[in-house]
Amino acid sequence: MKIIKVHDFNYTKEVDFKKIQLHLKKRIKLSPISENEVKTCAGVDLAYWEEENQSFGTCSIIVIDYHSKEVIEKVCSVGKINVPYVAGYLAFRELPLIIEAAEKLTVEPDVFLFDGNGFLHYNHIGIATHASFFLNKATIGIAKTYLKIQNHDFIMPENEVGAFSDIIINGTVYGRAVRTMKNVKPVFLSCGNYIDLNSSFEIMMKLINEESRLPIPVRLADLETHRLRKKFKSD
DNA sequence: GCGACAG
DNA sequence: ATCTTGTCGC
Repeated sequence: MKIIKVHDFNYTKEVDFKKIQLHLKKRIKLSPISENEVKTCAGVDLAYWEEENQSFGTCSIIVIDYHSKEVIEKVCSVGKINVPYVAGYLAFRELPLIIEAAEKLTVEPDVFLFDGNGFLHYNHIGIATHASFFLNKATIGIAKTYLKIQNHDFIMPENEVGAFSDIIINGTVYGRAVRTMKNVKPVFLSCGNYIDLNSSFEIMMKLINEESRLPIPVRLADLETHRLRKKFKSD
């Protein structure tokens, strides 16, 4: 049986999300943020490696100015990883290092962008949503591959920048397949928390440049974790 | 045994 | 996620 432990959570794979939901109810409800209020945004990503039969990971959070795209702050964390990757439970594996890094931030980003899903998740609590309750900030989920739910396939958006198709399952909008670059696979956008899908979409699209299909802060965090891994491995 | 499977 | 070189195409 797989034991999954994060902070005050301690679950097995078989356990449902009732404990989490109880935990979430204790949190303060924040009002949703709209796109025009955003001044700073953060990208979050992790990288992993093995050393002496032990898994390690490093997390990078990069905050940029929403309008100028300049980097404002860069923090990181590193440590052993003892939680396995289980589809649907990514947050349990990645949140400890994310929280540790986030605690080092001196600025409060208006919104966090994650590499992974938010509402587009079996229980609507993907990593972006789950993280929002620790960060108490708006979050957006952006996954690079599609997480299939209830055997529902997504509709491939047209091959044009900004083309998208909503992912609707049993009448509920889970997220949106979005073409952020032409001739490149779409990304899968969903609300994390304290934000709606259209605002998430606007924000993400304004953070795309020619270098990646992923928004700038997430891409920068991705590059940073690779640099950090080289650094931490050698010493 | 086979297929599914965010990162 | 990670292991990895060259290579096909815009």
